[in-house]
Amino acid sequence: MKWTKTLIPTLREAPSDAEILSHKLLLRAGLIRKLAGGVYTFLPLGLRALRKVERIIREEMDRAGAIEVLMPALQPTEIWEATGRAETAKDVLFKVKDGSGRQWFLSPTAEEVITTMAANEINSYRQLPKNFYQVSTKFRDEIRPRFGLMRAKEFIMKDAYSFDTTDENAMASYQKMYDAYKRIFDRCGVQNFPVEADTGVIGGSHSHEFMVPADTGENDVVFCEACGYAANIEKATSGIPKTAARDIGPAPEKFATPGVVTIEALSKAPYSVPANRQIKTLVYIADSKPVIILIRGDDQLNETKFAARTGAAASRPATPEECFATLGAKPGSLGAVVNVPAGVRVLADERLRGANDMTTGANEDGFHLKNVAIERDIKVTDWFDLRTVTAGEPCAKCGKSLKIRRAIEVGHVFKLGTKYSVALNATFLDADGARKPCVMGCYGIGVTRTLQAVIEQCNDKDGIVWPMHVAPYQVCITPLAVAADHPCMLLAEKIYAELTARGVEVILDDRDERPGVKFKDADLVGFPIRVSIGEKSLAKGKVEIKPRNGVMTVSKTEETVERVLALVK
RNA sequence: CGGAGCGUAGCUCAGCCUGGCUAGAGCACUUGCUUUGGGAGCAAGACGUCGCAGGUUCGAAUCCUGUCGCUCCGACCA
Repeated sequence: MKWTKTLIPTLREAPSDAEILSHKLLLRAGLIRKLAGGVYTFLPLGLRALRKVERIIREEMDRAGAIEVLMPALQPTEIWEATGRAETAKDVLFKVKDGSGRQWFLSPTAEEVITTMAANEINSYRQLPKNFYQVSTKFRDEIRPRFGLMRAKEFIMKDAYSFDTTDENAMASYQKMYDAYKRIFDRCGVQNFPVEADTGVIGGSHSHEFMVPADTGENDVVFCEACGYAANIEKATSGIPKTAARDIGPAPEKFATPGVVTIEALSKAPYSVPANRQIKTLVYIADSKPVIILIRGDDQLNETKFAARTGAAASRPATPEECFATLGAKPGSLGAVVNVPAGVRVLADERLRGANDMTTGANEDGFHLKNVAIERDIKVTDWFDLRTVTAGEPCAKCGKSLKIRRAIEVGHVFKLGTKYSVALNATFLDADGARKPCVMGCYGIGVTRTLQAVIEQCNDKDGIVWPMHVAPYQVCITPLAVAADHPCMLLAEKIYAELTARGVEVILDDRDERPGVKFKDADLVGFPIRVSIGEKSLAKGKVEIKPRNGVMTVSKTEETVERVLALVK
């Protein structure tokens, strides 16, 4: 490709609405342009890089035995109502009406569609296992699109859905995808690692997210360098010790704490109750019903864990009024020792099990109770792990110190079970003639997000540093004189033709620009290899070969093609 | 949805507070000359309904009201 024949609108300055580096580089290097918030056009170079990522994904999905299909983005609402997700996913669903007033959804994902297809077309265990995938545009009514392609209203996703006869076989399908994902992200040239992930309201037993480490990521990942444990903070646990038991008196004692409504205030004089000897009492509304949560004063509730354990479709903190209605006191004086209404669940964090000599709210504004032994004085409905892990806690597996870092979620593998196959009647006849629901898994990769994650990780002060396998072009030839009959241009054309004939993707910068402009643009766009042809070195029969991330070397003109080929491999 | 901020040339921004003449700069763009190994110089030129609508005023980019869009923080994120 000749530079002047395509469109590469590089920018010296980034538009002011770009915040993070990868977003600025996407714009500055002329890869994408914004049409509206969270909606982007891929320009020629951006599209080429995107296609490279897609190609890697297709090759690895095919290799793993998945088969490609293409499902509609426009989906009837009925199938979403059948699975209940018309309600539970309503906040992210794009809704459109056609001319006759019929409602449709724009696909944010395709479990309902693929399961409907499977229900119609799969009848026998002989047809299983199957894994269908597609690469397609998805829509999500993001409350707040962010960071360019990272969180967009419209984006490209690879989604795959496996159908198996048994749980065990479904695990094998899951493992295949897990392995394929590792290869995909490795081939894309980014550091990446799988972490255990929350399975959410959807249920299911297994879930891993594939993460690209980056400070601008939207996920916190807990990991142990010693044993390799890694989990999303929404799921992570640690080996932190339970609260030590002490010798205490026979019953809780009420004491006045006027105006004290925070853990911190109670930890100071004259009360001086350390946070780790306090029970924090929270009220949440889960599916319209109040639930009381007990957690140690120095811990933070993990709302994802809470939602997962209660199985609630929707939960939120109670308002002060709702707290008062439930327990008779305002937040800051809440406790679960007295006045807990019958039928209200009390969930306590495991770290409090066996704890005594604790202080908690008295359910009376301005008073607290001390001398509380949780198992003696509080009727706990269920014990769960509900706290959020913090950095430095001991790893539950090996005891070494846990670390936390930010990461971008680029892929997610998920064992679904039979929720969708049961709801949409995707069943098969087993060898023994019994009708059974397919056991499903689903597997997503944010394709456009992965592209941006590559840029977020692969760059320097001059611009993008493309990994070879996702670069829009592998080689940029930069003649410093571009008149059609000039020796520099003649040689550039010759090398261009030879490399192209050998299957290398080459762009020839035939712009009549000053050298500095061409070098700056080549660095900004980030082609892995630049071949510069200038008059001075050409007089000595030499050209320059400069890897984007390495040092420049000079090459005899006749050796250039072979040397570039060696670098491209 | 709550809080904050911003909409002026393709991009980055000044001007607004304290209303007034023809609305500015840098970069990018066009033409010419010079220059030619890391974002050139000179000269000439083109590009704006100052987001939109209404109001106040002799007069509005500037003040007021509304509205739309964008960004950030928070909430949200199967």
